[in-house]
Amino acid sequence: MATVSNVLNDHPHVRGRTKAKVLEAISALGYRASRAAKSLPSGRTFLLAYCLPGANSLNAALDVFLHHVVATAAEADFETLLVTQRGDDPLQPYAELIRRGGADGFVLSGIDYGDPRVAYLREVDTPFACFGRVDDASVASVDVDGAAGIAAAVEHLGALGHRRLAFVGWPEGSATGDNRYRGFAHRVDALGLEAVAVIRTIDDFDLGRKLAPSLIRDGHPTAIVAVSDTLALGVMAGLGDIGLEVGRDVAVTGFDDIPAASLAVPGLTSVRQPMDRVGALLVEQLLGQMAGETVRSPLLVEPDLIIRDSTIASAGPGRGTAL
Amino acid sequence: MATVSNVLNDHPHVRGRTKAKVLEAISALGYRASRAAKSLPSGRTFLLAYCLPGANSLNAALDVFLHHVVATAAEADFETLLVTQRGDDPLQPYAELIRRGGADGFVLSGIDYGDPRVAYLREVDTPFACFGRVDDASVASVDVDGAAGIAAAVEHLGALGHRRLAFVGWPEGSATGDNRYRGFAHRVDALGLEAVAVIRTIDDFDLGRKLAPSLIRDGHPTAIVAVSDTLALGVMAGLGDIGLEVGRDVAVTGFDDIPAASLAVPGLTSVRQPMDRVGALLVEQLLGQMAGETVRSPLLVEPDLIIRDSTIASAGPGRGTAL
DNA sequence: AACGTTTCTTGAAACGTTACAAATTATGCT
DNA sequence: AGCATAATTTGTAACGTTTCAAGAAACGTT
Repeated sequence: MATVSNVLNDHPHVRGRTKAKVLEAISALGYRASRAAKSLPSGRTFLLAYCLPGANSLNAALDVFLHHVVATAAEADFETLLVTQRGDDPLQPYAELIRRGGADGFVLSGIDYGDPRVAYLREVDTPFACFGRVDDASVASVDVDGAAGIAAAVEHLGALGHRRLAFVGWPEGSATGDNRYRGFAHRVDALGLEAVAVIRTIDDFDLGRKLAPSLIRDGHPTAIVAVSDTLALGVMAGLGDIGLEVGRDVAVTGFDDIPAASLAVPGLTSVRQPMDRVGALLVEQLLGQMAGETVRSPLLVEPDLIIRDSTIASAGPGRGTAL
Repeated sequence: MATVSNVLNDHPHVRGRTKAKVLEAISALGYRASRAAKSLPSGRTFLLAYCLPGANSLNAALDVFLHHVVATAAEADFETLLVTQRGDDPLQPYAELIRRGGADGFVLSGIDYGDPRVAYLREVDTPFACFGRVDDASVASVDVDGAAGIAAAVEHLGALGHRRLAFVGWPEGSATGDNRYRGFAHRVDALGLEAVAVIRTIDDFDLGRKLAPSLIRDGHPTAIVAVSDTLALGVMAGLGDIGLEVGRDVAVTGFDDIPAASLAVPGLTSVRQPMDRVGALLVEQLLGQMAGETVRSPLLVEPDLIIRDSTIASAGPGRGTAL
């Protein structure tokens, strides 16, 4: 009994011959260690938990994200528990699970400045890893380099000859939105381009649509960089409303590469977050931390610019008539 | 110790005074029963498992679906385990989990005719509930009444005055696709409308786009009913390509109400599956079955027709010039 | 008040694993 | 070969719950 345990846990002091015999018996019997029995004495559950976010831009890629979280955890023989928030205390699912030792670690997403979950989990000393930047290098976190993604879009537009750019962003104060805006501002400066208009609004298609005409009127941009696909698609619709053809008269870029980006006409050039890598890296960081390794974070992953017709239908600014 | 157990499990033969004292102590100490310890003697895990599907039309609504699965399970004090398929044996995740008693029941989605998982889980006598119809009333299943959803779309088009309808479907042989087609054919008949063209193709935007012009050319429909939003959006793009204005010249309907449907211009009229109810009902069925109740299935839930400008921009057929 | 009966409470075993100590077997040296 | 020592194996307790049997308290009857 103890020997089987030793074999399975790679303890030293097991003779090769014995180990082979045990492994043979194990495969002959199809034996698998019971998780519950393992948990009981150790207090560990071999479970990672993820709390489903509410409405959230991650949702479009939730399947890919979760798939990689689960698969990466499975490689280390951890399983993934899914929980949701009941009521409106964002800490409730975590507190609940911790109180009865329901999970060994947490994967968090949708992290923003001063997220209460971070403070809480640090306080109760439970391992966790965050999707989203945390201003503390001792907290395991993975983030997509949104600034670099937007910068790549600006670079792409600059290479096409655009000089007058506009930005449609979220209200100041969100970590993700601010980061993306910085990518825009810095790269526009670095390339000697002109930011002719900046609008900030909540992430809503109809608002993007409504605001697009004024953006054109006020700054006469030849290209519009949006902080999200939802807003970008709204902007595209708004441009259509005033008779401009996206991709010919005005270029538009988005962020997230949601399915709708490729289903729009013209296709929306967008920045795709590698959710597969994010999910995998988060779990790797979390498991590393649980194994006592010191984390190096935030870990930044580079997004990919997916180029479609909203920027290259006729590859260049100033072809339109309405400008 | 035993008394606490009796109190928590509502056993008879516990005096009210004792019960009160125990409950008081429990809340004073913040005591929660350990899942592992509960599992060990009973062999039950109090865990339901869901295996993430690969690419799948459910993915757009995965967050809502999962949220309700998890929340409904939580109400009965069950937690939800997420697993994925490793390798290409669709039975692997289930067999793996069953072998070491890793879950008490399974929630399945993406069920099609003769799904091997159904046969397998019945054989090993493990409780499960399917999203998708199974031709066996003893198998717990919940399905969206796709036929009724498409019929509602046809009804809506008929009420708008459309008489010549076309259908863009999936290849014959999928339970979901066939069911939706039947809804179209039957309701067109019942209303005395004319099905002037039926095309079957895989679920791909570009194919829908490419096929739309021939659909118009061959049958001169005034309205096109598509089996999915992806195809519907492709059809809309294809109609735009030949200068037709969707909502004015031709009406189009889709199915699933993916986010892109409301982000398109014009907005796509679509049939929304109530994934919240489906998730909750699945878990209710599963837990009921585990508690020994006999299941009444398949349980059909009615989808909702979400009406947008792709059918009502100018409310009626034949206004266009190109027909 | 004593007894029998019913109602309630408690003690002990079991679940399958791991850690640790104890027991056994193998090895090296004389 | 015999012994000391090292290497390997095995026995046992513990984890926190539930179940079942056994024990104790409350109740009703005489």
